[in-house]
Amino acid sequence: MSNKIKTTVGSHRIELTNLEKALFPGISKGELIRYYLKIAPVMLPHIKDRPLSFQRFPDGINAEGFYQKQAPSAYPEWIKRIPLGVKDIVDYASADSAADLVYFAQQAVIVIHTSLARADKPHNPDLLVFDLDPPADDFGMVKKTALQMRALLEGLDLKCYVKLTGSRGVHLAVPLDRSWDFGLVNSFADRVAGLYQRKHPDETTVEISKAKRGNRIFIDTNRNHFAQTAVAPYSVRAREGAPVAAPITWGELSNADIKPAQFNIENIFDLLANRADPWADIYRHGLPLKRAEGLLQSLENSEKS
DNA sequence: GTGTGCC
DNA sequence: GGCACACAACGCTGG
DNA sequence: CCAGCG
Ligand SMILES: [Mn+2]
Ligand SMILES: [Mn+2]
Repeated sequence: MSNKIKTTVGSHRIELTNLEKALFPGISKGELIRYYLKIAPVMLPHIKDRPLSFQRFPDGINAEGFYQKQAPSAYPEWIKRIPLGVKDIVDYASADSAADLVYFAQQAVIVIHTSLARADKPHNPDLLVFDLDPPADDFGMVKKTALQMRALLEGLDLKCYVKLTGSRGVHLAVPLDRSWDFGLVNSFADRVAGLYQRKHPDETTVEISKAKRGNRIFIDTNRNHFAQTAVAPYSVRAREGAPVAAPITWGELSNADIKPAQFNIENIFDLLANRADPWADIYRHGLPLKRAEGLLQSLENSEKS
């Protein structure tokens, strides 16, 4: 009656239950599991070797969900754990095969978050992320800010990649060589965001307090810390229609019709059929921030005149 | 969603 | 077997 | 310390 089946993914047997249960209006748990199985080859390079955190919704996105950081003791031994923590040690789950993703989806994991650092050097991020959050559903303002932030970052001789978050905004990602720790990377990010914000005070803010943001884009640099996380590329979001966080090209962002929740567990495969993952090479382009910091200093100095 | 303790 | 129940986050920021 | 935030 409870609709159990066993399946094999790679070398692992996994029991799947309640495949017909709706986790989103009109979208079943079976469809979620199928998505993670199918996206695995493209997604795994982005989450491999990173501590993962999850948002789980066993009774669907319109019921109560919860966050999970500590990997449950009941996980099979083939799911690797990454022990990390600021105060107490948490054994984070990790994923290096499609079987891991299928197992997580069976547990009603809908959203996957990752650290911006890999497990072998957990205090030194290989990505710097600027999270651009619009006050309402004004994506036009987000696009403009993203393009100008990219120009600023490229002016500092850095690379900048973009993904739609699948909810309301975008993430800009700057690949790093891991020579700086989170403390240094975060203060660099704060200075870049601050410089941009002072140039565009009516369109953007760096205020955490929602009350102080007004009708402006929040440039959020607070993901760039040890044990903080950002939604993973190709993660599903817990929203109607099962949208996904989608890496896109800068050309695609400029498209007049683009929307932040444009891609979902079905149509993301049409996009990937027509072109490769735009982030496929991101980790080959990690750069140091040392020289960028010098260039940033010059820009800050020339503000004063 | 899953492991446990208990009738 | 089947039911009730517990349990599944945390670190940073500004005031 | 606490409330707010993601
Ligand atoms: Mn955001
Ligand atoms: Mn900071």
